[in-house]
Amino acid sequence: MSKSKSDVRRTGTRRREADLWNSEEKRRKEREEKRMAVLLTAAEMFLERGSHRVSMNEIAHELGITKPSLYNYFASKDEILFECFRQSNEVIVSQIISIEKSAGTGLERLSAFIRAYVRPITTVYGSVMIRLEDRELPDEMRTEVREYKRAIDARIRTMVAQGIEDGSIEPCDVKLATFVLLGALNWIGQWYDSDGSDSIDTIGEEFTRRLTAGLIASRK
Amino acid sequence: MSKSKSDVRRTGTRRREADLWNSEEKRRKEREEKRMAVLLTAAEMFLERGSHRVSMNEIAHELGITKPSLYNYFASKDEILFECFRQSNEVIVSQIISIEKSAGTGLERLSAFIRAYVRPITTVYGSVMIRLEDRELPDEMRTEVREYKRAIDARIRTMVAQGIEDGSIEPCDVKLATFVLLGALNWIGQWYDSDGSDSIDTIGEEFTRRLTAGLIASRK
DNA sequence: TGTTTAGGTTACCGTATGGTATAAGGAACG
DNA sequence: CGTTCCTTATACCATACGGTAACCTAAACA
Repeated sequence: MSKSKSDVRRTGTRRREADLWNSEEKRRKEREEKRMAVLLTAAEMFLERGSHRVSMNEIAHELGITKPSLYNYFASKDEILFECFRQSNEVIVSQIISIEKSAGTGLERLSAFIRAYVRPITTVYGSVMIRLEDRELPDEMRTEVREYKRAIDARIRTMVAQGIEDGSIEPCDVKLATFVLLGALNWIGQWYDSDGSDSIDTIGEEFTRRLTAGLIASRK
Repeated sequence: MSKSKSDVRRTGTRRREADLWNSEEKRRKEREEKRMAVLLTAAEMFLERGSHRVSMNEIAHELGITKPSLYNYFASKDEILFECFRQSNEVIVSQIISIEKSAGTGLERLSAFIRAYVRPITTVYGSVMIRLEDRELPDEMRTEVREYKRAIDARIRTMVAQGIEDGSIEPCDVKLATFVLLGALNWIGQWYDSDGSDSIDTIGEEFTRRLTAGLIASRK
């Protein structure tokens, strides 16, 4: 709607084209910034208290606005939550992709993954996928989120399988081995906040050691 | 209240003492059975949909009664949920205790624990502690549940520490090693339902292998 | 200056929920 | 048969929440 309108104006008053466009661009940008501020605030509150315990009023209050204003940026609370999951997926998947592109044996890449995965998990958006319940979402959105999770799982399984193929990882049940990995890693999200004595990197190192030890192929 | 009343009766009509007591005993027992039926039904529904998504009306309906009847057995929804956690704690702790009492090195007992822990996790009550959110509970109850969790964690840490002491487990960060263990195990609760191709025992074996491999002390 | 428009506010609605007041039903006892 | 509990159901309440309708403001444009 706003797009067609701007098109009409641009052709109507060509002289003002640049200003108009700048103005619109600026508006669009500000709007997007506000939208992201809403999203980040909501994500933090959702993580802290669980999404259904956070009301739209409270999100708005935290941002210094009122509830109906939120509906300028998101159509519903569900949409906010879903967007949190999408951001989370993006963070995690991009992390995985960067590992996938790296060289090395399957085991090496898996180690790199474990070491790196610790970081997004302790991030606001990164932890959403792990700590928030997709059950809060309406069916369609929930299905999509579960698809994100399934895809992540598949990527890790592939990594393990490739390690077995290239001989760096001991033959084992790929599915269960992946569950062990992702379980231990994802569980970090359950305790990390409440415990400050270990640095993220320390955790990454220790987890890498513990979780890969059982996978190293024994050279006969 | 009902206790003092029964006392009065017993002294008042001594002849009827046995019958009265039998009658009261029977009542008490039936009441307890019903209470437990409520609890089990609620637990199953909570696990399936998340506790806050299950209304008292729905629990009652599932049991073929009406909402106010529930309040004969539990003072509040919170109390039902809390009781679920208590049952869960009992199941898990009793499992741990039986392992603690067994002989063997620390590593052997830890292996036994992993193998055994898989089972309660896939049980209704056993999975409550892992899958339901204690955030749903009012502060006091929540504090107690968190204490349960802390105690379980401490027991496993002790097991690991003893293994290091007796030389069966490689020296490592006890806290983080325990997190790896419990993380991988607890995560089972997140995927077990939706996947039926592996038997519980298969999972137990594979997890034991994967999770202990990194802990075996290298004999120098 | 008048007009449009996005983004904000106030006030409100419908609904669902946990929980309760009250009374009816029914078994156990005298 | 009357009385006393215990259990259950009907009807209800207060509250909180997601969402909306209607209006207002201020800036951008002509």
